[in-house]
Amino acid sequence: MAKGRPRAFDMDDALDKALKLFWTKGYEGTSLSDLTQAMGINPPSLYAAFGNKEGLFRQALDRYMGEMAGGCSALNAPTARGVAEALLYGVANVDPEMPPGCLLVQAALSCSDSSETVRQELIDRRQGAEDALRERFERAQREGDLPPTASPVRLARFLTAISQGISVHAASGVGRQELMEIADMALKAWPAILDSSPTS
Amino acid sequence: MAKGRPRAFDMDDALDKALKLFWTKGYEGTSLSDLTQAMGINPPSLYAAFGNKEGLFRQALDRYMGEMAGGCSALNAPTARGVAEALLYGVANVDPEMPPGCLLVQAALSCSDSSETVRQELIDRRQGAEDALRERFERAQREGDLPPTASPVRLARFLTAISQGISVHAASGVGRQELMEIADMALKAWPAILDSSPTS
DNA sequence: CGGTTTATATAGTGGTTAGTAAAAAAATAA
DNA sequence: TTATTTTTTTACTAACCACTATATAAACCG
Repeated sequence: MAKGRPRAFDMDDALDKALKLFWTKGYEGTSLSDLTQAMGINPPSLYAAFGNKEGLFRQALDRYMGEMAGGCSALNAPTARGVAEALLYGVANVDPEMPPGCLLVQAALSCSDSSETVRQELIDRRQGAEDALRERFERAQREGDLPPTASPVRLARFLTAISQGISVHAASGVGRQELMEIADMALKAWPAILDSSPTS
Repeated sequence: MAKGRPRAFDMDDALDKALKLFWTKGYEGTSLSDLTQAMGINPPSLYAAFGNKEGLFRQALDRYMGEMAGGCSALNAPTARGVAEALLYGVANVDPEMPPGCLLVQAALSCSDSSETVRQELIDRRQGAEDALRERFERAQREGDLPPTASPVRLARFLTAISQGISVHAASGVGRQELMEIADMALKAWPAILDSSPTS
């Protein structure tokens, strides 16, 4: 065992509590007293373990991306269509134990100047997710799964936008079935959006 | 003229300044010093004229809805398809003089407990806009403009979700052309989503 | 045991938040 | 002019924000 007094709390458990708070109240909407109370620790313990509020948030972000990727990585679906289904249904099928919507959207769409770095980090992570989707569609196109007329970058952007719209609706209290119907409609449109020619 | 010392600032001008701030930084991200500085007035003048921060925000919301309705009321388009086009292109075609995205989405997706009433107000206004869209589609269906297979409530929800996704992208700095392409894809899917039968 | 190291709890720090008390200023009314 | 009404400016409040200095407690090593 490492020397020194052992930590009296589990970091992953505490991180989960922080994650849930940031997810529901947003980065700026979550105060340190909210955090310390939910995590069951005092401020000095939080700062010793996670650096500061922004550091804690970034680690909560990492945990979110990791656990989401483990649970429902849409990118591993065998077909492009399957990827789209898994993505949209994944967002629409909210876990009642978890806050609704996507953390990357909920945490900070707008914020004060002092949190600009956090807002930019979220923009980058959203773009990163969209890029991963685009690369998956590019692969599908190379493999003949998507027709040459399809535009991977536009498909990825469109699906990301839909998932964000579902996320906003989810955070507004819209029920799972209604969210699913949004996903259904987008998927019903799937064949039509595989042709990226100017108009149809 | 009314008796008493006349107000030294124009309320609509000041409201426009406040609106822009709330639009870019969000409700909680905008501080009173931000507001008084941008509006060019002192705190007591602000409180005398608008009540308090939440009152100011609500009046900024009213002004936003009013000016938006005047400039680009998508509901007045002659056809359901035209309504969808006007709505999506209206959100995608960001005014470089104005903050990107939709105020109803930007101002407060998540917030601290002390601003829950504001968050709920925004949820209600978003739902109100969706309801107005649904009613417009119901009318279109009665008039034969939309087929009996179409679901006005689902169409309205789907289009609202898309516009919110465009709004999130716009607030992330995505350019107008890319936003337009999202709208284009949704409109390309228009014929496909007019049939609300289970699967296709 | 003593010495070292790390985490803890207590109690605070300076700065910012939304909101205000009080008095002076600028208009009308008589 | 004087009285009245309303706005403006200045200075301020209490509460909360993220964060920390200090001392103590709990583990290890030798």
